[in-house]
Amino acid sequence: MPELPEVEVVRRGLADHVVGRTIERAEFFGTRVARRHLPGPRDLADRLAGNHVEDARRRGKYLWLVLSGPDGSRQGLVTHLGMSGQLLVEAPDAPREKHLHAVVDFDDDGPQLRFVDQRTFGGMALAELTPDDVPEPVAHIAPDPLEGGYDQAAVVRRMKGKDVAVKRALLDQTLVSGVGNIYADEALWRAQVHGERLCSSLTKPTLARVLDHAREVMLEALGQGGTSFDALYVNVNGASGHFDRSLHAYGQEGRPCDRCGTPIRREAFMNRSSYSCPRCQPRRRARRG
DNA sequence: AGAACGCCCTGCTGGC
DNA sequence: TGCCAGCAGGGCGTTC
Repeated sequence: MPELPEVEVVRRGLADHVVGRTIERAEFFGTRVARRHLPGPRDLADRLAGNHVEDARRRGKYLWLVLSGPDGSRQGLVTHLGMSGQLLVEAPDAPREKHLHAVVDFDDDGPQLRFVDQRTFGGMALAELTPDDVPEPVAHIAPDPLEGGYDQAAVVRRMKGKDVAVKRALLDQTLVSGVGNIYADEALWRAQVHGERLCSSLTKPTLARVLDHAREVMLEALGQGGTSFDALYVNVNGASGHFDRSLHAYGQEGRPCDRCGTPIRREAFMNRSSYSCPRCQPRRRARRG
């Protein structure tokens, strides 16, 4: 399940293997992968041909290639991996994956870029760059904790003013981007805060602590090549990360908390699962005495 | 207008 | 053994 660290691993792979090359042709299979590209997959393929890949960038879980056309125009090939998307760099004669949705060939003898996605929650689209140098479909996303424009004090102020659960706020990509269900649970476990506590009821230092941990846990995961449970996520070379060995809360139902030994609980929240320690992360502040 | 819900999709798992 | 409901869940369109 690609969240920020996994997407960053993919971005680095693209920087190494795709940036600096020129697209010769592209092909999209089916219509779903290009559903966000309103003129359709054929138009997308036609527009990609002849573009030079200048850069590979990321904000939160969004990834894009900065393309320059023969006429000097610049656009972004925006890619979201969704739940199960993979960008793979492979030899053109490598066997076709079962859920192959797109192939990009370059005008050299190097490998091709493939988009594979089992559940096709992900997709690709070509978009104009805004004056902030961010593709239009990414403009509404807040900076992520690993980028320069990230202003944590401002995020804390916005959160403090909201009567919403702190986990809901962590997952709100317009507040802070890149955090998904896994790293939200890990950050809340580290901060010893229950995800259903309201932002407005937490102190600013506590909110800052939660965000600090979100940033730290994602940095640690990045250092280990990301998290992977089921081999759906891989980097561009097909190798999985192994941060899942370091999880303290997510997916750990019934296992003793690494801090206090109390069994980790699983609760339904926002139509998905939340994992937390009942003792370290009480729903309400424990009474003294 | 901001918040919350439901749908998109496929593969795997568990229960009967 | 087989079938099917349930689950995994990010983001966005729709609804309230």
